[in-house]
Amino acid sequence: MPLQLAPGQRRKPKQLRSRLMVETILEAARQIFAEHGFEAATTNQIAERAGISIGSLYQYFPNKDSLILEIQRMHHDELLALIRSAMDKSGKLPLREAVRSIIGANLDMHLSEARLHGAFEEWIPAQTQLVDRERFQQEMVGLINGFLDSRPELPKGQAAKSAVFVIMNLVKSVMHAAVSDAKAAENREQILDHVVDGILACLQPLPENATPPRPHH
Amino acid sequence: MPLQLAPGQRRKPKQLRSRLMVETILEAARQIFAEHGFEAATTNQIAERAGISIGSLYQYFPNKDSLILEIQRMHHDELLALIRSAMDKSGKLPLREAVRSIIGANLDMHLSEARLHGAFEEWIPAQTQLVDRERFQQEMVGLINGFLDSRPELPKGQAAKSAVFVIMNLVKSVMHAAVSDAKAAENREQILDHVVDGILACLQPLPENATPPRPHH
Amino acid sequence: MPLQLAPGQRRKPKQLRSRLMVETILEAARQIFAEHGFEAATTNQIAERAGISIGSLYQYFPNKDSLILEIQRMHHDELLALIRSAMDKSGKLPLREAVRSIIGANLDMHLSEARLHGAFEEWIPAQTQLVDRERFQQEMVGLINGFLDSRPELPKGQAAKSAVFVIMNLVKSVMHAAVSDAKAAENREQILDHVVDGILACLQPLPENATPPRPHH
Amino acid sequence: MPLQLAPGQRRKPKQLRSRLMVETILEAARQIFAEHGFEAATTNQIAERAGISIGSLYQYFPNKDSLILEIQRMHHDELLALIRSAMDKSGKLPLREAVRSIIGANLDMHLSEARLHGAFEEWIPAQTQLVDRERFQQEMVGLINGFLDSRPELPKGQAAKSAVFVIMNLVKSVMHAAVSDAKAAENREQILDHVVDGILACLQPLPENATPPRPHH
DNA sequence: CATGAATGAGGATTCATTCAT
DNA sequence: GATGAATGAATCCTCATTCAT
Repeated sequence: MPLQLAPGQRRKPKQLRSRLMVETILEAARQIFAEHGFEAATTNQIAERAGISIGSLYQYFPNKDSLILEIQRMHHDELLALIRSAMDKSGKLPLREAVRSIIGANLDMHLSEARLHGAFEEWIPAQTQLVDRERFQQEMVGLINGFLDSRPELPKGQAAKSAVFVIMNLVKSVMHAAVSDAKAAENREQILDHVVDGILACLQPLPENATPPRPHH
Repeated sequence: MPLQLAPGQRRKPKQLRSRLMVETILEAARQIFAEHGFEAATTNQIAERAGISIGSLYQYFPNKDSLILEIQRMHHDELLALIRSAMDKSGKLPLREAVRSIIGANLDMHLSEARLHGAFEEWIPAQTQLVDRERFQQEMVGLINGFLDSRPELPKGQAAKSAVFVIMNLVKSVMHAAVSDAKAAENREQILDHVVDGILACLQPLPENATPPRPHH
Repeated sequence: MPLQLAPGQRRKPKQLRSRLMVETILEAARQIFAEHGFEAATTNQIAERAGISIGSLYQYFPNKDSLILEIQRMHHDELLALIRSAMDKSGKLPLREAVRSIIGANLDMHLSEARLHGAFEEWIPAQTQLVDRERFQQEMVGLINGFLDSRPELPKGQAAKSAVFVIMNLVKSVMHAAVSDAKAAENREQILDHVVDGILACLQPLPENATPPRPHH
Repeated sequence: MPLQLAPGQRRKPKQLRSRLMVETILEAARQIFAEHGFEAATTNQIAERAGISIGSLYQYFPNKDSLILEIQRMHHDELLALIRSAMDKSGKLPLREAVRSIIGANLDMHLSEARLHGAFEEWIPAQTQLVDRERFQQEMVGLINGFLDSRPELPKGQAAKSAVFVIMNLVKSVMHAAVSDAKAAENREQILDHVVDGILACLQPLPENATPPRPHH
C-alpha cells in the first residue's frame, strides 16, 4: 500500500487492473463459449476458467448476454483487421494469388475458432438493436470495395455491387460450412480453390449476349 | 357401426388420430423453436401451443432432441421437393429466368421460416450420426447436377464441381442472411438479382488467360 | 352371446375369467417387482408383462399398493405351505437332518425370489393395519410349536418360547442376508450348517449353572 | 479481528460453516428418509427440513444417492462405536449381564432410528462397490471375536465361527424386526431376554452325542 | 368389460444472479 | 473491490390414474 500518490494518478492502477480483468474474463468466456456453445456454457465455468470468483465476473459484466455481445464485437474487429492486413500484404501478387491469400487467412481464423461461431448463431439477443452485425457488414463492404479499387482490372462502384454482395455471402457461407464440418480442416486447399474460382467468376463481366439487361420493377 | 369393413381398415381411426397428433405437435414445436431457438424453447411451451398435455407430447416423442431432429428432416424434405418442383416448372424458360424462379422459391420458403434455422444451427446432437445433413447435401448436389445436365449450355460433371460447390454455399448463405436480417424480406428482388448474377457468373467458363492452371499438391 | 342360461350360472365364466386375469396380473407384478423393486416398477410395465391393457389392470386392482399387498399375502401363504410340507416330509429323520431339510427348503425359496423381498421391505404401506405380517407371524409360530411338539426330545410351550422367537428371527435374517448377498447362493451348504447349528443350540436346554433364573423389572 | 492467527487457521470459519451445513443437511435427510423411505423422500423435503434452499443442498451433495450413502456410512460407524463402547463398559460383568448390556445398547439405537433402516434396504446403489456393507460386516465380526477372546469361558477362532455368524444374523434380524414392529418398543426387556438366551445357547458347545460330525461335500 | 390415449402433478437437478462478509 | 455461499425459478421428464370409445 503506497503511502503517497501523485494526484490524478490514483485511478490509473485501478483502470489497468480493470482492463486486465475484463480481458481475462473475455478470453475465458471466448474459450468456454467455443467449447460448449452459448446456452450450455455457464457463467461459473467462465469465472473459474478466468481464475476469478463469479462475483467478480458480475462486477464487470451485468449478465451472460453482455459477455457474448462483447466477444462478438471483438471477433468482428479482429476479422476486419485480419482482412485489412491480408489485403495490404497481397499488394503486388497476381489477382488469383491475392484473393487466395486473403480468403485463406479468413478461413484459417474461422477454422481455429470453430464452434465459437455456433455460439454466436445460437444467441438470440433480447434486444436486437444491441448487436453490431450492421456495422460489421458496412465495414466489410468498404474493405472489399477498397480492394476492388486497388486493382485496375476489376469492376468498381455500382458495377461491382452484385459481386460484392455475392462474395460476402459466399465467403460467409463457406466459413460457416467449414466451421460446422469437421472434415473441412483437411480439405483446406480444395475449399480455397472452389471459393477463389467462385469469386473470380463473379468479378468477370458477364458476356453481353448471355444475359440481356434485366428489366424489373 | 359399419356392417362391412375392408380388412386392415379397422385401425385407421387410431392411426389417423395418431398422425394428427404428431403433426400438431410438430407444428407447435416448429413455431416455438422458431420463436425462441432450441435451448430456450421448453417442451411445456410446445405442449401448450399444441393444446395438449406435456404427458401426451412425451407419448409421441421420447425427448426434446427428437422433436428438432424430426422437424429438420421434414424441412429438408420440403426444401428438396420445392426445388425439384421449381426446376420442373422452369423447364422451358431462358436460363436466367429459370435460375431466378428456382432460387426465388427457395428464398421465399426461408423467409417464411425465419428463425427456425437458427434453432437447427444451435442444436448439437449428442449422436452426430443421427442427423441427416449429409443426406440432404448429397441429394441437393444431385438435384443441381440434374439441372446442369438438362441445360446443354452449362458445364457438367467434373467441370462443374466448383460451380456446384459455390452455388450451394452461396445460396445457403444468402438464405441464412435473409433469415437473420429483418430487412431482407423487403429487398427480395434485389437479393434475387444478386444471387442469380453470382450463380450465372460461376457457370461461365473462366477465360483461359485470366486463370492459369492452378498447380497444387 | 348365449340365448339362455341356467340361473346362477351366468356369472361362472366371468368369475373364471376374472380369477385367471387376477392371477396373470399378480404373476406379472411379482416378476416386475422382483426385477425392479417397488418404486421403480411401473404399473404399465406390469400390464404389459401380463399382456393386458393398463385399464384392465385397474379394473382388478385399485392401485399399485394393492398389488404388492396381495403378492405379499400370497408369498406368506406359500412360505407357510412350503414349511408345513417340509415338516411333514421330514417326519422320521434324525433331528439335525430334519431341521436341515426344512430350513433348506425355506432358503431355496428365498434364493429364488431374491429381490422380491427387497420390494416388500421397500413398500411402506400408508395404512399399516392393512398388512398381514401379524397373521403370518402367528401362523409361523404355530407351525414351529407343532414341530417341537412332534419331537419328544425338544422343549415345548413356555420353555421353548425363547427358542421359537430366536429361531424365527435367525431364519428370517439369514433369508434376508441370503437375498441381498449375491454370494449367498454359492455358500448354500455352509450357511445351512451355520443356521442349523444355531437352531440346535437354541433348543439345547441351557446348563443350569450358566444362567441363573433371570429376575427382571 | 484477532491480531495474530496461528497459520492455517484463517480458513476455519468457512470450514466450520461448511461442516455445520453438511451436518444440518444430513440430519434432515436422516429424518426424511426415516419417515418416508428412500424413493418416497424428496430432496426438496430434505432441503426444507434443513431450513435451506434446494440449491444449497446440491452445493454439498451431488445427488440424492450421495445423501443416503453418507448417512449409511455414519450409521455404521455409530453402531460400531456404540458396541465397542458397550463392550468396554461391560468388562467385569458376568457373561449374561455383559451380553445383555451390549445387545441392549444396540437395540435402543435401532428402536430410535426406526424406519431409517428400511431406507437403507430400499436403496439399491447404481455402483455396488460404493457401499460399505462389506467393511461394516468385517469390522463387526472383528468386534465380536474380540469379545469372545476377552472371555476365557467362550469358544474362539474356528470353533466360534458358526456362533459368530448366527449371532450377527440373529441380532440383525431382531433389530430389523424391532424396527418394523411398532410393539417392539414396549417389549424391550422380553425381546432382550430372548436374544440373550439365543446368543448364550449358540456359545454353548454342542453336546458331542447330539450332533455327529456333519459330512458334506 | 377392455382399451390405451391423455392427463398433469411431482421429482431431481441446474444455473444465472445476489449479497453478506 | 473481491468473494463464493445461498437462492429458487425453471427445466426435462416420469408415471399413477382416469375415462371416452
